[in-house]
Amino acid sequence: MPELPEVEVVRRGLVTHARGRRLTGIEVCDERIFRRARHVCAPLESAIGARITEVARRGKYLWLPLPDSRALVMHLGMSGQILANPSDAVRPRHTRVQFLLDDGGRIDFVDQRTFGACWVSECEPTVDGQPAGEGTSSAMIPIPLAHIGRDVCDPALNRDTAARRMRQARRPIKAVLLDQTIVSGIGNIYADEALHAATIHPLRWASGLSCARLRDLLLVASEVMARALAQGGTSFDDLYVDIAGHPGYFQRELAIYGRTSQPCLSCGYPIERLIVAGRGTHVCPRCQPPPARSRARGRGA
DNA sequence: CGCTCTACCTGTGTGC
DNA sequence: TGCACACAGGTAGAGC
Repeated sequence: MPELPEVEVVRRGLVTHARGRRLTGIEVCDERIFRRARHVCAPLESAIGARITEVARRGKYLWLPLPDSRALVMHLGMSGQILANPSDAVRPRHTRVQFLLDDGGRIDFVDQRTFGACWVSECEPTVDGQPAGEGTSSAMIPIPLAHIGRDVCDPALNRDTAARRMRQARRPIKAVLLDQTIVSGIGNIYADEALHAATIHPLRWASGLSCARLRDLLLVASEVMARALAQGGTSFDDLYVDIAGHPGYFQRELAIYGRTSQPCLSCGYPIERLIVAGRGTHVCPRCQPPPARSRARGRGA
């Protein structure tokens, strides 16, 4: 569920609620929180005693820098929430980890579908020497996140380079947008929104698009993200809420995602639903002309 | 090597 | 009302 805008809303919530606080306790309520952990260098409890100095984000990953070039890494998966609660509040259903703060507050990592993760890793320098992501001036990034590309809103993202890399992929453009290793932060909702705004059909081969078109797509995607962030993100249900439990409002402004059979806001043509890269995909076939032969397309190019 | 597909979970909505 | 099934915001790994 959470894509870049939703994760950024959570990050900002953590900054206002937890920055400057010291972690006084960590209780693991469900070991499955570690199932997707990678490059673990120490138990989660080793973060007890650390002061939260910043909350960093790259794409959909969050991390808290720890002493000795380590970091507490978090990913919300499909259904993860980070909620601020008083330490004596009832434990929410599906709570996986609880962090106690020195001001009497508590941070609950809640995750219905258990695709989320939380663990401690070591950090390494970024390849380009630039700050690792939003919310940090450090050029150190957790090792398991080093393969994640800079996100669409990162000022250090080079759109020319990214567009060239995207163009090398012999895959549908939507599959490339969902691939977090080239450019990160885009998930299923905003991929559909960005492609519609850029009038590109999701099944078009990335290699068949010009670099200029791809650069424009990345720019459009960052603009959609910025608008969603201003609305607090997209909430279809209570699975996505901010750290205080409030939903976002961008679902009211979605132009295409979830609007199957409804008229396109640009041309009125009914929006169609198809499967691309294994994901439900929404498209206006009039605004986003399909590729000449969307099906049989082998190694031609 | 590069790409597609599935598994990993719990919950909800829909159609019979 | 109950049951079976499809589907849901993500990712890594298996398999081709």
